[in-house]
Amino acid sequence: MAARVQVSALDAHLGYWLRYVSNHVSHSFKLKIETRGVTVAEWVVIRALYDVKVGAAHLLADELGLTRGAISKLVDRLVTKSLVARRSSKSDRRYQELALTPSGRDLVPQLAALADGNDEEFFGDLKRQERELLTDLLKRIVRARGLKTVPVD
Amino acid sequence: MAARVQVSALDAHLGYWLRYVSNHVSHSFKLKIETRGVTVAEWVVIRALYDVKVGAAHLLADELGLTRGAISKLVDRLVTKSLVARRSSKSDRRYQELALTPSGRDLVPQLAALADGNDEEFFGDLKRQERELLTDLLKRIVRARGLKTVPVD
DNA sequence: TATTGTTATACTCTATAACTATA
DNA sequence: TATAGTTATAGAGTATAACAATA
Repeated sequence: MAARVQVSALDAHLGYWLRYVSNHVSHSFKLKIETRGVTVAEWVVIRALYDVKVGAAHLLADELGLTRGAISKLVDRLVTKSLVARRSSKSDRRYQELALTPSGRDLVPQLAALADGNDEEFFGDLKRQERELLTDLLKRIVRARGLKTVPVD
Repeated sequence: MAARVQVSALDAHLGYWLRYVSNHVSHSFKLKIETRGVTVAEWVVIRALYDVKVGAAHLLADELGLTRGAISKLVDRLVTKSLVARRSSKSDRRYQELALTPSGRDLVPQLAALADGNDEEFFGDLKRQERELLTDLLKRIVRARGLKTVPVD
């Protein structure tokens, strides 16, 4: 018998299934929130700002694992959409103070509800225990591999 | 007590963890295969061609869940890289016969090995049983939700 | 000089839609 | 007219690097 199955199938990999499901979940979420005029990347930014109240761009970049250039463009769009306000700090004018506008602050809970609904839609069929198991396994991989930064795409 | 926790955290969602891990796995794979000069989208195409031997672009588009325009551009790049050959069918000259070149066919097992290694790197710490459980849960979601098409990004 | 942020450039991925060639 | 494929256009996401302003 010669060696066989030297070439694994795409779907022989856990990474394949992970990406498969993840892409569908994200895509579905994207469709939901674009009815509110935001992209997933923008959502991640405003959700972060919702908690910190005010933040500098470079802190966001660190927290979200994006470059300063990327953040700059994202914030540009959010400012255009009147969801984020940008003003330079008085104490150090290199910094910017980023904060949600009232309408930005209003929007976050609505988007969070869409995120909840999306999760329910995809994982609602799993038993509570199975959901926890899945979450735990994923978190374990994050810990074991020391993964950092929030994925945005 | 007023209602609290109206706004769920990003990481309160299973979708978040899925995307988090998936993005890292895919990114790591991307880094591995770009040393061989291919992107993940290109890999998916040549892996598909490896099995079918020869195929029309529109069949690939269906199988991979991409538009004809997207396939056209991908195949362009693969032809430029001499991994895929493209010639129009004699029986129906609207069709193209797509096939791996010898070097393309050579490359696929090497990339498959990189995919195997990448999977091992991320999921090797899990027990066999846990890996199966994870895979099964993901496949169940695919079935329950009737998900179609291969995600490429 | 070091740091913050912007801008220019570039590339991948993907879609839509107009278009060409063929049937 | 219907189908296969190409091309033009567009936009999101992201990176790198050069640059301006400030410290």
